[in-house]
Amino acid sequence: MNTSMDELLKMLSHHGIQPSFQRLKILEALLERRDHPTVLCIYERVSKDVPTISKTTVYNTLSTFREKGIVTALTVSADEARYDIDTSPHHHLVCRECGAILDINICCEYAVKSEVEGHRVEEVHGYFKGVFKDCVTCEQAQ
Amino acid sequence: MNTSMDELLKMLSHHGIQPSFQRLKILEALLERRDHPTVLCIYERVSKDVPTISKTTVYNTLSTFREKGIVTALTVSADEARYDIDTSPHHHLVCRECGAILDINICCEYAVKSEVEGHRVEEVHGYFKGVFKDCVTCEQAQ
DNA sequence: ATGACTGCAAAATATTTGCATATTC
DNA sequence: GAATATGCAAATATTTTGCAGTCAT
Repeated sequence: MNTSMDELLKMLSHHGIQPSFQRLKILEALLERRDHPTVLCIYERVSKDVPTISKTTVYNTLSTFREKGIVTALTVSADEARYDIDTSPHHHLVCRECGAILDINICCEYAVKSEVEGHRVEEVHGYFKGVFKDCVTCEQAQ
Repeated sequence: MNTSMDELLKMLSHHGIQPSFQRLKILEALLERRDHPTVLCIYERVSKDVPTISKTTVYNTLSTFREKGIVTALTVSADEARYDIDTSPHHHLVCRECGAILDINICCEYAVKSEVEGHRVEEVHGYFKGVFKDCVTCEQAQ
């Protein structure tokens, strides 16, 4: 999928993100690689076009992108973050053998532990993030 | 909850885990602290009874425990692993303010993004682990 | 005696931070 | 010109690894 610079600029401004050449290229890489790339993966992809880019900038940019809601960070692996340009609600299937991550559009019913869309499912992980109704820290902050 | 050494021994052997004083104490700590403790948390708890214990042993033991299925590792945070002695299928709610982790016994329906058992839910994360039906790496291994 | 467990120190890895420079509005 | 973004180097923190000593069967 080829997205024009114009469209990329619009996407950034639509999310209230100040543009820069690096940010455009990182966004472009995310749109091209929709297989939930790692920071290193994005860094290497963008390096081809912007040889001077630093990992720090990739980290900073992805952090900004996440805050502004243009990407989602996956927590499927303990050792490296993965990013998804598709922010619509969906889940993922991580292959134990090859490590690839597939989008899965089913609910995480507990009983599922067997087969999903033909794939063998061995583990079901799920968590929510929010604020406890009786969170003391939260009450202190108010 | 006080679990006798005898019961702890039985739990280990039931899961095919060779016993040791350190392993018994780590298992005991996991049974006492059911709030999904971190490695450091377990290390500090066990250190009170076994001052000579090393973090390496805690890491090794938790890794063994996980392989043998006596604990589950949570991936709710990118920077540190958390362990759960409750291996029954359930999900978790992480509080954005205080960082505590609560057990949640509901399904991860996508629409849920609002309120669960009175708590405010802002994010829904879920992933499965298994083997792709057409995984090349997997076929090679066979 | 053999094999497995322990624990210290060092290494590996991902991510963050400080700060000087460069870029954008 | 002020604010923000970039990128290098150093720092941080978690986890892993190598290896020698210890424990258990």
